Amino acid sequence: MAGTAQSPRARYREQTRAEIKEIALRQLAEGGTAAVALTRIAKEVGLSGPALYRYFDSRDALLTDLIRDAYADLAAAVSQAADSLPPGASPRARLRALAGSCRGWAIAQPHRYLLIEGTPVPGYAAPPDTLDSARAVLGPFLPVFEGAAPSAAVRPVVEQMTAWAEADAAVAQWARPRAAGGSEGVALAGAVLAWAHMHGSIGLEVSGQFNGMGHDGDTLLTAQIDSLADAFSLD
Amino acid sequence: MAGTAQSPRARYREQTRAEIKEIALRQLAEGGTAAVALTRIAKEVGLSGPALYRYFDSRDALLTDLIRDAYADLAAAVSQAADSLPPGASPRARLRALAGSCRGWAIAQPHRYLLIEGTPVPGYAAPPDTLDSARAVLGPFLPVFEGAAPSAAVRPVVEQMTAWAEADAAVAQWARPRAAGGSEGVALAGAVLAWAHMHGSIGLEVSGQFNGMGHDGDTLLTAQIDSLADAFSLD
DNA sequence: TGTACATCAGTGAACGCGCGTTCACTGATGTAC
DNA sequence: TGTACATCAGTGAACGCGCGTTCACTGATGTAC
Repeated sequence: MAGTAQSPRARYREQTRAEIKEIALRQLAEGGTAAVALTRIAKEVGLSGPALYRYFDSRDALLTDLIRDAYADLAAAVSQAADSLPPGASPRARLRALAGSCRGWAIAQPHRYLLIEGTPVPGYAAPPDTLDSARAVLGPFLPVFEGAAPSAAVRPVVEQMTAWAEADAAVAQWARPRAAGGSEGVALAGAVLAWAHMHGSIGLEVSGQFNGMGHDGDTLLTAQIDSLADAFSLD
Repeated sequence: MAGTAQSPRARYREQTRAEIKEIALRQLAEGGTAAVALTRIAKEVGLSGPALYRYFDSRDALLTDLIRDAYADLAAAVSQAADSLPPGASPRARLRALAGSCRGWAIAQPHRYLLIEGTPVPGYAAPPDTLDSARAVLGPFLPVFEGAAPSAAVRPVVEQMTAWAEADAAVAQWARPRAAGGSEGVALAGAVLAWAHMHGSIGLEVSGQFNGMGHDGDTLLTAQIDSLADAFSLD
């Protein structure tokens, strides 16, 4: 408890910060990034406009926080899905579960998904640790591809990823221990392809592209993921 | 020529409209949808602000025009790719060419791609003919899947599409003649999956998600498309 | 060819809006002795 | 426990901005006879 001990002031401060973010998220959900306005947030919290600057340096700082949170939250969802898999689950089932957790998270809160994956906010520079966050999401996918046998179709991606891991030591260090006993090139390729698949079908679903086109996102994503499993000869 | 004959006034009018759109597109490229501002456009064309209202009813009307143009342009690119295929091209090669033309178009002008496929503009209602436009893009994909044999992984999508075509007469009427001699359910499933694949890898590429992750979009997209061809047992 | 009228392009002034952000200041809460 | 000081939360006024859009009006271009 000692470490968590907080003065009442600090405690209250965290509460207010959280409340600000919460309202910002609601605005985001209702009108997109452009609708996130400090002035209106302040009014809702019951503060004057300038008071917000005690909690966030600027509007961009607030957005950055939201983005960081969203990444962390998505990564947590995926990790949790990985952890709660039954011990003997087949690679295919694991892949489905991981992808499904991504989709579930995105569908439940499309605005946050779009904040991460949608059109980049013009004039906004993403914080540099975004790459780390993306990795955190991708990490649990790597071990799934242990012992995979990539088809001719995906082999070029595998080669590219292998080359990348050879060129970038940090990546290799991150990927190797996760590619349990397998080639990290294969694992990386599988993960990136999975990511692309998810981005594809989730993106279409979230942005309502195929509304009324009679498909549902789950079927589509599952088909893509199963095909991916096929392409890597996973059980 | 008679039909095209225009009074100088009408001619000039079209010119100005085109110039306005051109500048709007530049603003779009530079700062996203939010940066498209009538006031600044007017300044660049050399007109006063209110004068723009002679050419577009409102800012939304202008955006609608840009969206319509983008759809038409993309559809034209895909159609042209379909038309310029060598006669004996294999389904796989045709699929690659069609997907490649989509990607080429998107990479060359990401802002227009994002206008169509990116985060929906908040508060902006897409014109109802958008669905038709999406179909125009998808159309050329249908005949590629003639005689395809869908794998178990993608069969659920095929079933769903079949059911959809049975339920929606307009769709059936659109799809059937294009699914040359095959089941329109299979063709629709193939096209939708192709679309999802493209959206996935192009989206990642365009929004710079995997910058510095050592893959290039072409390899990724080709791998996805080839896998799709595998899943449908295309030659 | 000339005249009378209708249409259209364009203007400047103005309205009202909400935004992010800065500043000098007040009052409450915490801290050191 | 009490006092003196430092820190922090919050305020109201103000700045400057650019935006979409409306309005009443002028002058040029087209059209009908």
